[in-house]
Amino acid sequence: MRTGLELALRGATIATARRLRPDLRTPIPALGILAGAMVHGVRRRAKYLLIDCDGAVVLNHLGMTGMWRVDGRRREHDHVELRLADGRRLAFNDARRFGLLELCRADGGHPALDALGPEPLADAFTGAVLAAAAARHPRCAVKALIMDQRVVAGVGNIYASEACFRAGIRPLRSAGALARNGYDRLAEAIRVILAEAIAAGGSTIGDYRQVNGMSGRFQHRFAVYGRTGQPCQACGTAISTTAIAGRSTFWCRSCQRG
DNA sequence: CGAATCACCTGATCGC
DNA sequence: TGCGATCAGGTGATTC
Repeated sequence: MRTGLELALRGATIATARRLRPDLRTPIPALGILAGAMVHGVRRRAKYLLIDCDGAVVLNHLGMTGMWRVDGRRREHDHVELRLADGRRLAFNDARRFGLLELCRADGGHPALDALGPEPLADAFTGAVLAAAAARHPRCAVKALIMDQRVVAGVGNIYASEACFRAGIRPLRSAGALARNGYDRLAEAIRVILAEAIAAGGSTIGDYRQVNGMSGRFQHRFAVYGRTGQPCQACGTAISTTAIAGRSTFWCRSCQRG
C-alpha cells in the first residue's frame, strides 16, 4: 500500500482533504491543514503509513479492511477523501473502521509509534532479537511472539502462520523452548515471506485492493493460511488449524516440528 | 505479571 | 428465503 500511495501521491498537490465521517477507531482530526499542501512522499513504520505533506504528516493504519484507492466515484465506507490539484480523487475506505487516520505531532512523532520493535526488513532485525524477546517471554507461543509489535514491527496473522511454516517451526511452541538456530531460521523466514508478499502486491482474501484497484497476488502462494484440511504442498499431510491468542493459526503438523 | 479474552464494527458465510 | 451464530487482515483495554 505504501508503494502504491507513493506512486499516486508523490509530488502531487492536495486541493482539498475532508472527512466523510468523524471517526475510525479514533476521531479523525480536521484535515483543512492539508489544503494546498504538496505530498513529498509516503513512508511506512510497522503497519503505519506516514504521508509527508507540506506542514503536516498524516499517520494512517489500515486496520483489517482499510485501503486507499485512486477512484473517481465515491463508494460505501469511503471515510476520508483527498482531491488532488490534477483532478484525481484518492479515498480511504474502511468497512470495519478498525483503521486510524490522525496527524503526527509537530516533531513528526506519534504515541502509536513509540513502542514498536525493529523493522523486519532492516538489518537490525535478526534471530538474536527474537531470541532475546523469547528470553523475556519464555512461555509465550512462538507465533504470538512474532505478532507482538514490540518484538518485531509489522508481522500480522497471515504472515505469522506463513513464516512459521517456512521456518519449520510449530506455532504453538513455547518461545523459551526454541533453540537459537530456530530463531535465526524464523527471522529469515519472516524477511522472505514479507518481501515476497510485498513484491506480489499483498494478499487479497476478501476486499483488499492495491491503490490502483488491482487485487494482491500473494494469496495464491499461501502454504498454510486458510488451507485447513487441504494437503500440505511439501508433504501431503492435511493442514491443521488452531487458535493462538484468539487468532486462527494454520500449520502442518508434519513439516513443523521445530 | 504475563497471557488470554473481550470490545470495537461491518459484512460474508454457514447451518438450520 | 430468513435468521442467528460465527468468523474475518488489528489493536488496545480488561480480565484472569
